[in-house]
Amino acid sequence: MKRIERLSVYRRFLREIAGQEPSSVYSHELAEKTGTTPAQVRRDLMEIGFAGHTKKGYGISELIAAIGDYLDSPDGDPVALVGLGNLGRALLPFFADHHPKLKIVAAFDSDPRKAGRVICGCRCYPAAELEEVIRREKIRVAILTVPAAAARKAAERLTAAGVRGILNFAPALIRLPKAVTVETMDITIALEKIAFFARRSPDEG
Amino acid sequence: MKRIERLSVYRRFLREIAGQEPSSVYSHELAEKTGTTPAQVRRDLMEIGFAGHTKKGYGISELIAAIGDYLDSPDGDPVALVGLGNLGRALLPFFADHHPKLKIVAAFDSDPRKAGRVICGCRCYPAAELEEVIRREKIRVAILTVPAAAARKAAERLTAAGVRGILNFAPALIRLPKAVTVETMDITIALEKIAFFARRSPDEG
DNA sequence: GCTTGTGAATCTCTTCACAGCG
DNA sequence: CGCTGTGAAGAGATTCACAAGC
Repeated sequence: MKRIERLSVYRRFLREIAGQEPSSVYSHELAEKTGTTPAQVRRDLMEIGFAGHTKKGYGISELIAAIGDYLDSPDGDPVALVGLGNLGRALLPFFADHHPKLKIVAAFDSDPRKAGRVICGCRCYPAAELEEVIRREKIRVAILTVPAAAARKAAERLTAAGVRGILNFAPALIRLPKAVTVETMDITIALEKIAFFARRSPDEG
Repeated sequence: MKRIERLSVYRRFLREIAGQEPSSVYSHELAEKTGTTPAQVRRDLMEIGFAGHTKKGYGISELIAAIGDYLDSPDGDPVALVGLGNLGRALLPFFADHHPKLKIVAAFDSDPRKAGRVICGCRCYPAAELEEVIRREKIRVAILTVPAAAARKAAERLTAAGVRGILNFAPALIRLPKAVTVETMDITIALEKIAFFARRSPDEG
């Protein structure tokens, strides 16, 4: 659901301005800074049961906490990264520092020479140990950056080992039981779409 | 619009099976292989004005051509890559070989030591030459892989130089005239969303 | 005047269901 | 039959618009 994404975006902005004065924001400010509309902001916050104050808006620190209660697992979620090619290695630093709740705790690659290394604080394992490590670390979220031909099987192994959400970068259709959330980020398709709209766009506008 | 993405997906699958027998597919086969429904496939093809044959389905090579006519620029689109950090460098090989119509022809980075190099067949320029190269090469599509703090300004410079579509990987809101298509692929937000749904998913399903 | 909260209207996208055809 | 093409219905998401409160 798109609401979940917007809540993440709201929170990112709120964290930037937390601690400053004033200590609250209006729906129109939040909308302006996150690329949506005031009505949408109010509807989203209503939906998660967060109430503002007439005339004062929404308390910033309270709202950050409320979005956290709604979105986050209390103890954070350990994440697996499967596939240490160019893209996989590029993604590691994204989560090495930044994210308080999502931490990549294990990486896997079919190339056994990568096993045992530690990249950006993340331990690398051979693909054969995938199920064992996923179970041991109770990992339920995975990022898939293997080649398209290997994506389906990797996704099935992850699911069998207990993973319930997969962020897939491989240009491949992954069909899993609907209890597993799969989101595919297909760079080629996104670029084709953008090129399509760019082409029908006026030269000056 | 989502239809554009689905057309890309259809085409990718059709190319895989092109040249094999039979030379046509049914809407239910195409739907099955691309993760949608037969009615959706028929609606999408209707929308681009492609007609099938009752009982025989849709001619594969004709459909590939029709989708190409609809989606692609006849001569292909030159693409710029802005930001040669980990992610930017990881994306170059994606388009170096594969794509017949989208080719990264120029890369930019604020680090002048990267200028002049050629990575994956793509020439690197200093950031200062951005406008000049974009105009010279008539680039209208760009991939943005700079840090979040630099994203907005880079996007504005690209737009001023003639770019009309941006695939943005920076976790930043980019606001541009609506004639410019911006698609943000925000990995952190995608992962937060997946973790959210994974958490409410049953352990066995 | 300014806000928020929200029912109702609207817009967009998807699916149904069936006529028409081979 | 089993298929496509499509009007009509349905489902979801967004926006409108206004009551209520400061």
